[in-house]
Amino acid sequence: MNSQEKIIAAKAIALVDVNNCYVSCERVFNPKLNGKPVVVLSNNDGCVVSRSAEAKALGIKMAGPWYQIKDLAKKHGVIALSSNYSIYGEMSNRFMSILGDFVTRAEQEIYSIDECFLDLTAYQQLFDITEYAQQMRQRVNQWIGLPVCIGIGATKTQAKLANHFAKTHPDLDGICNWLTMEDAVKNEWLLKTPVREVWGVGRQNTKSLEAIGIYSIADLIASNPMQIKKRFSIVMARTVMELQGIPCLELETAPPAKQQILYSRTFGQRMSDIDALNEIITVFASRAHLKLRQEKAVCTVITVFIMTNRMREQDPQLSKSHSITLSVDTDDLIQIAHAARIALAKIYKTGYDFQKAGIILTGLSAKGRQAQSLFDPEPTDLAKQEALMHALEKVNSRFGRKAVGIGVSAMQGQAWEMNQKARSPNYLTDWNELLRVH
DNA sequence: TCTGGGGTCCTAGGACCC
DNA sequence: TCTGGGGTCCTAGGACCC
Repeated sequence: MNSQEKIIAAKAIALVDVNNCYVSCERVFNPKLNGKPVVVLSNNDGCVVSRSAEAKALGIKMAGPWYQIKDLAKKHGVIALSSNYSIYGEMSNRFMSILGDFVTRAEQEIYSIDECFLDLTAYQQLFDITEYAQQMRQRVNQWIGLPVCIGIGATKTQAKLANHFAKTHPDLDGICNWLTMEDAVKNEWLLKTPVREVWGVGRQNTKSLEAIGIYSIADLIASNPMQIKKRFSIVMARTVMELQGIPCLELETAPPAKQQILYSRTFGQRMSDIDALNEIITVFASRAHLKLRQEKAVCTVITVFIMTNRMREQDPQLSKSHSITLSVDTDDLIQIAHAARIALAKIYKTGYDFQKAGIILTGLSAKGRQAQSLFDPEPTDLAKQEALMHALEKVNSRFGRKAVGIGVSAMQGQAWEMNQKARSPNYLTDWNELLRVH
């Protein structure tokens, strides 16, 4: 084969992602942040979820608890921002749609808020796909101001890896095409890159791999997938094969139906009282129920979990969950909230400071022609309920008693009309009145 | 005291991802 | 004092049945 000939791979998968996504979004709206160390914090300003290059250079770690780094950050003039997910979501939509212009619908998988896979296999015949990727990168930057890097490989895992190299080698100008790189360079990089950089290899697996002498990505590629499967799992075996260039993971171009709906929060303060937890779980149930409706699905299993703060090793620890399986599919709020309370009662114990709780709806299926429950809120009520819940979060994102109490009262106000048995003395029956309160 | 074997379903929990 | 949230997939082990 002549070296001028184009390299046509069996598959060419690209991974495009936004660099430091949340920080980059903030910078689009506030260019003064450019060139400065910036971090974006999670809910409750708990920990760092996005860092600018300047913040990374200061040694600020991803998911680091903010209270521990605050002093260091202040000293170096780090700008800390609370997260604004609706802005990030909107930017994400535009990002995905710009990339969508370069491929067909069946060639794009939206993988997360800031990443997507593109199948460029068919375009290899037509263009130099490295240049094609460069056009994507420039267009995203020109149109919406977000910086991106692109990795190209024979499989999704290879594309992820190439993307990592695109980020860590500035001379590549944001694009790393694994398919056209020289073997000597590839081998050198694989030898000196630790195995933990591989997609699917986390902390625990890194330890276990090192224990059997696998340190670099080159070591992992040289391993036998069947033996890896025995020692680890089918998942890790797939990772090895994908690194070797054998595709095991399909592009998922139509988002699969959700398998579970989860709503959970860490409390601002610790909580040990069953009544308070009951109120919180009821609010969580209604949030999860809203998502269930938006998904146009029904569920059969309601799971509730509560846990203490694992970080406080000096405190007694408890982490429990309980599932209730209903005999019929439901998307009825009252039924779900009721099951959630029963589940909570099963796992609750006195004498513990709980710090986090959640509800998970599983056994999901598409909603068919199901009879409407008498308890179903009308669509308008649903909208009102959503408005109320947003107001609630705004009023007290840390789940203070007062705000949660009102939220629960709202639900009980609805139930009241049906069963004449409100359990809260301060319930309100009028939605408009509720909304006025906030 | 002795105490099978295989299949299935469910629950709990671990590991990973962004 | 203060350590995110929302997902997926896999596995071990118990309950139950024949």
